[in-house]
Amino acid sequence: MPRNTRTRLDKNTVVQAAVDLLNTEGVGALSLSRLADELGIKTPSLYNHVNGLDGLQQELEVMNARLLADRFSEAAIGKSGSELFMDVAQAFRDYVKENPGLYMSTLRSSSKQQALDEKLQHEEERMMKVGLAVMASLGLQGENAIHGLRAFRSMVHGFSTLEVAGGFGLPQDCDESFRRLVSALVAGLQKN
Amino acid sequence: MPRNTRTRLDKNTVVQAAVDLLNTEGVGALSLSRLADELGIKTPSLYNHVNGLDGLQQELEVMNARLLADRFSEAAIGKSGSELFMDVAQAFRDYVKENPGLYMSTLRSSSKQQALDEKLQHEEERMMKVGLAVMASLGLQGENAIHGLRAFRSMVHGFSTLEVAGGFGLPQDCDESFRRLVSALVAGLQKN
DNA sequence: TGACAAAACTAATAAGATTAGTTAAAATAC
DNA sequence: GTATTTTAACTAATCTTATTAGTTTTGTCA
Repeated sequence: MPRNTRTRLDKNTVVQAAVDLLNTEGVGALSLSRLADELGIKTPSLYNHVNGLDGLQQELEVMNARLLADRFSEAAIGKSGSELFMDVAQAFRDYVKENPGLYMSTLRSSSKQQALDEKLQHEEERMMKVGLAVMASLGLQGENAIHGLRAFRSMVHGFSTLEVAGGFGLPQDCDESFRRLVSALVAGLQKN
Repeated sequence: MPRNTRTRLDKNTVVQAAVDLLNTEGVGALSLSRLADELGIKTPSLYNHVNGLDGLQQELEVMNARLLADRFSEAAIGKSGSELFMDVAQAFRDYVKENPGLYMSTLRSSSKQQALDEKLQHEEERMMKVGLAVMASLGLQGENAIHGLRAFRSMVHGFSTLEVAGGFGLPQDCDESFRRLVSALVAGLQKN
């Protein structure tokens, strides 16, 4: 949908259009030329707003982390114990289901362990705080909290990405699977 | 390393070279031109062996599934109960750590839910069988086994991909984290 | 040896990312 | 209100990669 109003763009509009493209058409659909088309401009004009494809990818990672951290924080308000654990896990899963393309597109960078963007680091710290609060609410502290948090992340990340990638072929209810998984893990962690 | 011996290639050699490239240089390093260079041939010659980039990707998915199914089957021999659970989980994690590029490269296809390749389906069934045996050994059957298997997959997939992507920044021991995660889940699943 | 098939090649096209240099239009200064 | 400056658009050109078509080479085997 090319823009009809000839107002000028800014970075947020560009990044948001990329997010929409990712979420509606999948990770493979994002290219600078496609994005430019979508915005009604020519490809090189995008360089006024983002630093090429790599720069756009970085912006997307920050955006993803921010949105996710927001959900996390909201979901954690006024709860504790296993209810807190379950609701934060659900919030994560809901986020990935609503933003499948964006979330999946942030996974590529396997070996790229360069210095993290400052804004990205900030959002990750926000999530970390919520995560540690969840652990503390289960009685896990220090070393135990670190291991517990890794378990939590693995579980929600693994389930959500498999679900969104169509990895659960059988007809059984995914909501039920997730509930059981979370329950099993929270029980196992508390026993410690 | 361009080939010096001027023997002709076959599909296996081509796919294996792609696997090596993926595992040593990361997902971003794989392109047909790079692969052709690596093999000492020109890019179009690759089309004698694989059906372009998409065809190569499919071959890689099959290869990944086969290697993974092999590991699974081996790890399950002569064990039962929580030992079986733990060892199969470890085998999965070891595989991903040894084949980070290959494993990660098979995750892209989110919305592409076309009919599965026959060979791929076969390998997935092999893994499924091992997985169900693991569940059965914990006393989970039918519906419970399906949910348990999804939990198992989520856990090993999530942990392994996060680990390989450098997602666990803190210095705490990942082996220990994984052992605890698996223990917690097996305990939680058995309680059911 | 000669015919066939397989696998390499060259040449050409198309799509995408990127850079350089230019123009037009807002925003701001005076 | 006009002049200046900044910003965001543009065109033109280059480079890389994937892909197709058509041709040549080379190994196999009857």
